[in-house]
Amino acid sequence: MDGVLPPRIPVSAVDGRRPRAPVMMDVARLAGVSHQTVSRVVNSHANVRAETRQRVLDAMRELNYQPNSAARTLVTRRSNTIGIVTVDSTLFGPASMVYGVEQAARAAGYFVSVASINTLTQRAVRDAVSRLEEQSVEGIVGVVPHDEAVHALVAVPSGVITVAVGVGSGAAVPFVGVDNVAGAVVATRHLLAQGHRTVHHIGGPVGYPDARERRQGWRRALTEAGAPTPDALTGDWSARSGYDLGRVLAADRAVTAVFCGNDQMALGLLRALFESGRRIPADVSVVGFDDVPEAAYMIPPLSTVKQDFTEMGRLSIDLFVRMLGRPPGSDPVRILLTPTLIPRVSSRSAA
Amino acid sequence: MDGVLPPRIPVSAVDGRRPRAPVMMDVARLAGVSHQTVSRVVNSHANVRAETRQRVLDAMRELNYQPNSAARTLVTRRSNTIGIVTVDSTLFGPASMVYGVEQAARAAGYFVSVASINTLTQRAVRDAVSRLEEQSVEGIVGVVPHDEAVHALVAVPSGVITVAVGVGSGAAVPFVGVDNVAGAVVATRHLLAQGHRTVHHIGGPVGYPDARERRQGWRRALTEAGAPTPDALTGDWSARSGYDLGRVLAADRAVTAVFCGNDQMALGLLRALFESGRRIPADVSVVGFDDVPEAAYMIPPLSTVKQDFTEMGRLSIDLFVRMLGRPPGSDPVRILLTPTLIPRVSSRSAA
DNA sequence: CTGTTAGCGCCTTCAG
DNA sequence: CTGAAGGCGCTAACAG
Repeated sequence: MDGVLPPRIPVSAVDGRRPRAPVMMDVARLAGVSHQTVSRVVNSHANVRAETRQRVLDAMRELNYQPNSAARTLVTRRSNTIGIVTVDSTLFGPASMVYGVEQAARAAGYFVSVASINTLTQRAVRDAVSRLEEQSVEGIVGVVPHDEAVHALVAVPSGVITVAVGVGSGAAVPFVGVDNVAGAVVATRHLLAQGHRTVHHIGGPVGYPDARERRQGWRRALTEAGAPTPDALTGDWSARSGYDLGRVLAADRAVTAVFCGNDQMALGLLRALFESGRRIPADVSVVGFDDVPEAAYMIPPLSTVKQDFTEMGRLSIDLFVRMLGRPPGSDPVRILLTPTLIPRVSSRSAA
Repeated sequence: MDGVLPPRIPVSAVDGRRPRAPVMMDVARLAGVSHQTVSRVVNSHANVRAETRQRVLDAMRELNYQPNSAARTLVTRRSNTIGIVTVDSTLFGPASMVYGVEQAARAAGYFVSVASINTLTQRAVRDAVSRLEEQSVEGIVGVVPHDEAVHALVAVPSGVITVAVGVGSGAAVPFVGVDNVAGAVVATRHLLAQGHRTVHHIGGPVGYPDARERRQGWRRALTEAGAPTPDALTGDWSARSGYDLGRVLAADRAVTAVFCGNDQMALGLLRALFESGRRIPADVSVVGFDDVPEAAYMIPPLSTVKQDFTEMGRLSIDLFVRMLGRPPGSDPVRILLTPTLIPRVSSRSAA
């Protein structure tokens, strides 16, 4: 990140294998015009006679001409590319958001460059951002659901518009997220409505806005209902942690309802409950969060709070485009989606 | 794809908000050298006195200089970028492979540009490749586990080195994949070894090399063992299809062992069996394929054949680098990993 | 060891 | 409506 580039494979290794691609001048010659006119056609400028335009288009096709984006970027100072910084991109949520970003970015005429990080440190995020900047990206979409990472994101030099997605609802950058509090409230109330005295919670790890907000919502719903608030358990989003913590809950006969911070942990919990002989939902009701594709096929089908990750990714590009049109210092726009409860068997009333 | 670029947000919208970044010349002036010397430092050339080099480095740091990759690409004709074409990138396998590719590409000094497609047609792949070429990528990694898509990939103009990953073991491009046949054989034999008369199969959809090869392996193992070969059922990789087909199998008391083409379908199958009251593994044994993180937490823990997707992604970059060093017409290199059986409860001997 | 010169392919500005 | 000139930021080739 100090400007010194890493060593690279020598040019000689690639040289010669690449037949020089046709350039604008080649097209111009073939069409009998100047390269400038070709440029106009390529960029859909007005002021080109229809017939000339056609000749140029024919020439382009014949030569299989492809504009050189490096040259274009150099002179316009517009790279036409958006960068994505992502963590945990193998998980369904992040992967879906990245997918949504990519689709929308393409539709908006942008290339997409990704930089994934594997440690959740500010430094890692800064490095990723730095690499993206080196490519002169015009915007950065952060799919980084962690406080540290978001903090690093707000520190991005102002030349690049930065938006975040799936980072809770309190970020200091423009973002699109889901209303975690509302989602957790709905889930908890739903459980309470089945007649449970209270609802336990297995939440995500410290430092994750999503985890914090869901815990908040859960606690709020309990308080509002006048139900006792048990200690929340803290997992790490994995099925393993859901299982481990689930064994603790399963051992406690007072536990009759559990709201999990995500579906993976709920999966682990379901197994822990199953193994200890507790019937679901007869003895214990469970609700997850996310609605991963597998949720409907767990044993039993998992009630959960659905969020549309792909759509969120798409919206982040809308957001980016919107920020593009705003004067530099203006307030960050926020888009907050409301998640929906998907009731399935795991929380069905025992009655 | 005809060379005419899509209309873009007017430059005026972004102009002015970007403080002109320092260029090489600025660094040179501050360090009191020519811009060429700066270039030498940036590219780690020899022939720069240590002291001069340090002055330049200091100047770079002070100005927070970042090399402009567009300019660099323009003159070197090397974009330093690798493109990824991907389908179904929200699923664990593809997402992990993409992740592996990104990590390794970065380590090798490359930027990564992604183009995901949502329909498995040759045309979609061609378009994606075309977009990537427009960015002058030096290589393309295809994460496209389908025949049509692979075919489209081999047709990529020879200027760009193309490799594939996770596309079975018969592709006509250099690839890294897993030995599906071996994996399926191991899984099937394992089931047979538990004393089952034969093994049923729920496979992936037509047109997927992975599905085809696993089915082959399954059939081969049965034949070699002299076991009867039931008709294979064909799903679509989803838990839903596993469930639907699983209900059919569950209804047949002769079914005592099932090998599934992937873990999602196995999940659906587990539920279908559970619902029909068949105990696992006492009545029916099940083995999946992939070893997704959730496999160990299903009910019961799913035996499966593990493949290391991330590693495969990484290896595809090794492969790319290796192809770079070979003369143009040379034979495509293939890397085939051997998957490992992970026996868990779902296939434990009833004895 | 360091500086100078000449483009890379394209777009912007200004002429015609 | 079309063409000519100039330069984007950088690196390769050659001087010195």
